Amino acid sequence: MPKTKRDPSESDRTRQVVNHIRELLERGELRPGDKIPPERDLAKALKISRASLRTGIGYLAAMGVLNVRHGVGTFIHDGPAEFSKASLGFMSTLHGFQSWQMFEARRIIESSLAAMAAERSNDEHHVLLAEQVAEMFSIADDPAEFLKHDVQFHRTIAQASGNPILAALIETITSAMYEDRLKTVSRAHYLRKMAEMHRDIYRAIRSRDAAEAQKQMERHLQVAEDEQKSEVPPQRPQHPRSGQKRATTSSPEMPATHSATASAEGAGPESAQEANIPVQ
Amino acid sequence: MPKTKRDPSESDRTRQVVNHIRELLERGELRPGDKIPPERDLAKALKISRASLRTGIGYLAAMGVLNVRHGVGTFIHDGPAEFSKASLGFMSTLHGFQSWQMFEARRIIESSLAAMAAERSNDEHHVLLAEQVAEMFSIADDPAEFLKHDVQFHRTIAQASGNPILAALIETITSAMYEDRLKTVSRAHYLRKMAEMHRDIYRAIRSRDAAEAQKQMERHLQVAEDEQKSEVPPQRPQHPRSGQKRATTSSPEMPATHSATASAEGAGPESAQEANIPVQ
DNA sequence: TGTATGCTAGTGGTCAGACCTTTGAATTCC
DNA sequence: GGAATTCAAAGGTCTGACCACTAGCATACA
Repeated sequence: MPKTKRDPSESDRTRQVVNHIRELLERGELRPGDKIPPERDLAKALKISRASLRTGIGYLAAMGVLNVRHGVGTFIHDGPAEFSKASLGFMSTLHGFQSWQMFEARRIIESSLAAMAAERSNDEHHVLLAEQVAEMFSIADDPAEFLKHDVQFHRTIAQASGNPILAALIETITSAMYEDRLKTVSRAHYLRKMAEMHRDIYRAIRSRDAAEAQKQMERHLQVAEDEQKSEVPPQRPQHPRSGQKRATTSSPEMPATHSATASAEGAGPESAQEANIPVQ
Repeated sequence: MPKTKRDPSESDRTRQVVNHIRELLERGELRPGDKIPPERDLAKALKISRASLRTGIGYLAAMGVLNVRHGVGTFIHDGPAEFSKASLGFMSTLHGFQSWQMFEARRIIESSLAAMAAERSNDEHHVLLAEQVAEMFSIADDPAEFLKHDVQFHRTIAQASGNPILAALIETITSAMYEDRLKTVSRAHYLRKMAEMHRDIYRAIRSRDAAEAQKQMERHLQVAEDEQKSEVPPQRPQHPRSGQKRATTSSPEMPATHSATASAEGAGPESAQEANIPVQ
């Protein structure tokens, strides 16, 4: 498997910390949810300054391996595998990702996931999926609550697919889309339709019809995309970022079903304040 | 698009730095390849200590946004979008990813990419692809060199697909597999066969036959997988990570090409609490 | 008795400033 | 001209003090 290439951004001390944690992880002495020693202790044990240790911890936290809680401690990340949430956001502003591209990526990966789930899922998965579908039908008035089950439904399929890597990728993408989805999931008739589509997907998986599961999932996501586009059409245009270096200037318009819709991603609520630093 | 959820691992100062950089990026004042001000200057400008600034920089570097070079400076990452190389490696040890799963993920995504490339590529892409194929045929004795063109070929397809997100995902996966591939690409007859398959893929894309491109790509990756498995059969045993949370530890072997092993992980409550681990 | 309040130990967050190491390029010497 | 030297810039590390947040415990109050 991937034997972690040495990333240049890891300096000696940082790498020392990273390797230390990885070893403990590989040796099974540290598992998801576990707490690592206090910074002061660990720094002393590794014979490095607390500052350096913190650099390493920060690195691991950025990658989603560690979970730091002020006043409490630092823990090994526990939960579904996924890349750092912020990373996709940054890649987005850095490379000009667009909304339709996220939907497309999701459609492609998740429809495959559904097909795989149809072949590899077990009864336990079926039960979980059925439960989520049932919940979706019963809750037709609380968008936020509905979305929660929606997410869980898709997450279950990802898990049932037996491929945690693809599951992690889709988890990353969907979590990045979460906020926008919250705004979208609203109208009652829409929720009803969504519930029905999920049910259809569930049925296909349950009956181990991979092709059908894939098809239904694709249809479902296409509808979801169309719905969202119709609800949240206005988007702040992307930076032209006039490419000078063989820029990846993808054509702004794409074929049929997808119409480009640059994403906003405004500086959220809190966001920025002070400082206009003249970056040379 | 992704409204960067507030990541708990970002403390105030760190977030301040991150936001600052993001703003400059969004405002177009910073672009890939650009150098950011020296730490001492930037720290003063942001009115924070250099230590805190470094935390933020480390965070961004871990996410692959910044590229820090000792004695030179810190730059905005330049090059194909991808997630931090190390991240996949960590997720691997953290969630027990397996080799066949990486191949499977690659097969699924990249075959779709090929299909998309067939529909969206332009002449420029075709030229690049043709060049790489030609190089592959001419270089039949230098595995390392061959692999370089191989990588470039696939990267071009990813770019031609018009979906940078999927391109980034595949970039992440392939870079994680790079080392193992270096060991594999060796036998001359194998290189020859590879070159031919790449040529077939190219032809399909060139003739805009999406279905064929997808099929050829899938076949190509399947062959590559089989080849590698036959050469590097010994797999480092995975941690049993005895699932206590309804881990669906199915039998390690599965139908034909895939063997499913459901991942543990439960969306459920945190469960496992503290427990000070004696991390040596 | 039960709840509210306040204190405190533990742990991460920030700061300041000195010193070390690596780079890259200008300078000097042969 | 080319090689060795010098030097300034910029990142890397260290120390140790102090701040801030959490959770749990003890005390006070109703």
